[in-house]
Amino acid sequence: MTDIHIPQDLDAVFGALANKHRRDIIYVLGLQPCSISFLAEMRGLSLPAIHKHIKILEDADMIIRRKMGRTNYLALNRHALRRLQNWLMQYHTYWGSDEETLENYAQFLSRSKTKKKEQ
Amino acid sequence: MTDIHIPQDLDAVFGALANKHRRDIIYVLGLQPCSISFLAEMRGLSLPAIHKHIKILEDADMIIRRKMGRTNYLALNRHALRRLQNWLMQYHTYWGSDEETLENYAQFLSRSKTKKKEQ
DNA sequence: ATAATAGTTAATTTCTAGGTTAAGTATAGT
DNA sequence: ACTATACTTAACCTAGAAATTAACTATTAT
Repeated sequence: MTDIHIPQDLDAVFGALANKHRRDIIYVLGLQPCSISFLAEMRGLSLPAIHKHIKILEDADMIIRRKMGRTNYLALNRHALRRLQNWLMQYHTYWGSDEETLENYAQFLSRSKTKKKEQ
Repeated sequence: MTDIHIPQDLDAVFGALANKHRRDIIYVLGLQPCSISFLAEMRGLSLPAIHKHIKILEDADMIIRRKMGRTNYLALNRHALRRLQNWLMQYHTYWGSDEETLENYAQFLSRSKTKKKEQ
C-alpha cells in the first residue's frame, strides 16, 4: 500500500469530472479496462477528441495506462475516487445537520437587531 | 424532508468545485453565512469577480441567498454536498477493491494469448 | 515490403472561464 | 437631498476547453 499522501490537485480532479464523456469513461473503466479506440467508438467521438479527454483524466491521476503492442489499455485508478471521498468526508459535518444555516443566521441577526433597539 | 430527487447537473456541480476560490467559499459558508463583499475581501477579489463565482455556485444549486436590506447573505446548501456524496457512493464498489483492475486484465490477456498459442 | 490498425500531434475554430474597469441600481445613514 | 455602501451589469481581454480535419508515428498482419 504505497498510500503516500500525495496532495491531490483538486482543480484537476473536479475539472476532469465536470464532463459527461469523462464521467462515463470513469464508469466504464470501473467495470473493465478498455482501449482508447474502444472508448472513442463507444462515445461516438473522434480519436483526437477522446485522446484529449484521456489526457485530462491522466493529468488528474484518475486513470492508469498500459501499452500492450500498439494498443493502450486504460483502467480506473481506484485511489483517485478514494481520495475524492476523503476530501468530501472533511465536509461531513457540513451536511450532517438538517437545519439550514441561513435560517439560523437570519434569526440570529433579527434577534441582535431587537436587542440593539432594547439597549 | 423535501428530498425529491432532482437530477443534479453534475457538470455544473463538478465545474463549480473545480476552482480553489469556490471550494474555499463553500468551506467558509459551511462555517457561517457571509455577505458577498465579505467574501470578496476575504479572497482578495473584486466584487464583479466574486459575483461571477457566486453565480456559478448558485447555478450549481450549491448555495442559498437571502437579501436583507442591501446586503446579500449567502449560505451553503447542505443538500448539494449530500447529493454529491450520493453520486460518489454509486462508485463505492469501484474503490472497494484493493486490486487494480489493470493488473487483473493484463494477466487475463496474457493468459488468453498463451491459450491461443496452445490451441 | 506493404497495407491496415492504434494512437499521437498540429493547426484551426468556436465557445466559455475568469479576470479587469467603468457605469448603473438599490438600500442605508446623515 | 446627498453620500456611502452593497451589489449588479456591460464591455472588454486573455487563456483554455472541446471539437474538427489532416498529417504523422508506431506496431501488427499479410
